[in-house]
Amino acid sequence: MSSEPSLTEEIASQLRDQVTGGALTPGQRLSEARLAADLDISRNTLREVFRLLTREGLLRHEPNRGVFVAVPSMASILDIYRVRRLIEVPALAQAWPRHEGAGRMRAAVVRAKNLRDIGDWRGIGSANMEFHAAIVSLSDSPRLNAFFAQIIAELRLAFGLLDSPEMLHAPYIDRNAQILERLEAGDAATASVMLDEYLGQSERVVLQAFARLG
Amino acid sequence: MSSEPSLTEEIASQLRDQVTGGALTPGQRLSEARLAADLDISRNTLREVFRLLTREGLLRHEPNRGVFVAVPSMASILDIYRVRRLIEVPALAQAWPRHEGAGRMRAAVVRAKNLRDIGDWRGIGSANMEFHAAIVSLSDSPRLNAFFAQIIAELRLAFGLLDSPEMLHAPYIDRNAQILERLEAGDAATASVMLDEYLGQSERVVLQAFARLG
DNA sequence: CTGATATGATTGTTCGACAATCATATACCA
DNA sequence: TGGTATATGATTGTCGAACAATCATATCAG
Repeated sequence: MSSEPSLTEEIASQLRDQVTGGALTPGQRLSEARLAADLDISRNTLREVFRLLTREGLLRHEPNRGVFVAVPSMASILDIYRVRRLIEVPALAQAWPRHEGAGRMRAAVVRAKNLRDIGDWRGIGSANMEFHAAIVSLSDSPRLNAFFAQIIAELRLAFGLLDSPEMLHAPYIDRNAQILERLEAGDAATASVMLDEYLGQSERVVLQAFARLG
Repeated sequence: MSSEPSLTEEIASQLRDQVTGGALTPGQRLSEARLAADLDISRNTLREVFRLLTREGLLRHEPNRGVFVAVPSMASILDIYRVRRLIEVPALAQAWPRHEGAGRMRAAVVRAKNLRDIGDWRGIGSANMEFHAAIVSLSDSPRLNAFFAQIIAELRLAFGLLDSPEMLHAPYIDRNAQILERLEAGDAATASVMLDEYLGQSERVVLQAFARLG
């Protein structure tokens, strides 16, 4: 009855959270032996986890040298935003207002507003990502959803590099709410235009913050 | 000096060809022990290969039951064509005519025409896929290219189910040539419209052939 | 101080083992 | 006889150990 996720998937999810959550520094090397011991799993199992996360772009594998936490580059951020625009905007443009995904969008907006009141910026970031994942779910495409999930994970990794999460997320809560309001009013066209502008501005802010790092 | 691809990658590529090439029947079960013996690799290594191909959608993994060659469904074909349209059309629309990808497109067209003369339909299929992969490469997005490679592999798997490859590929050789001609003439807009129509028709043909199978 | 060599650590791959789970055949009971 | 429960066998999931190949670092020679 319990569709228990295999140990590999479980550990993968755990490691993924550590990487996107910033517990592991980009560029950091992950020793097979030590990590396996820390996680209390065998090297073989850990290797399968590495394969998964490498495929998702969160880890980088150098032959005979080991795996490292991926280091986001400016090029990767540009690429990620291009992909986001390509996928999110059409998904929203042709959305049916009562699609299940709209409910997810609303839930994410509400959650973000609540978290803003208590100043949980990391939580706001998660809610924001969930909002956009919900937009993609409007497309009803399993492949696009899976692909976008990876893109989001990579973006979180990049965000982890930057400081001042308020700058990155705070201004967009109300904007998300407006986009949702337009969609629920049946005006998907305007909503998608707003989303396009949103992504453009967000990209600029992220790139600027990234440039300040050197 | 030789950037030797790891044994895992090598076997993965080999198995991938067998799956997309039709040597393995969709739905067929792949026994870890036997396949490992046949390929003369260890079970552990084969498992890593399985993870890779499962992630690519070519294999399906059922916990505690084993891995099977994926069985394309009508829903998956619909999804694949939706994704293709979403990615290929904009990539071509905003293409720069002297982009390196245009050269790849031309090479694919030439190869397809040559193969038509000797009746190598399987080869024509490969050339056709290469043509479309080249279109995506016009976008200069590593992530889109990687994603599209998976989509193509899944589509090949679906094609393997169908017979009469001439029906599937022959009519499109000249159409590809026309699209390329428009692009090289600097008229990417028209080219992308033609591509959109192409994909619509191709999708219909594939779905009809698929429906004839039951 | 520079370059070649030796040493140590880590990865790549294999092997063998065992518990957990699944599929099938057998035995039992109404 | 037919259906259910149990026992059997095979396969997967995970582990631990082992060893060659490769890489990184320290040592030494000039």
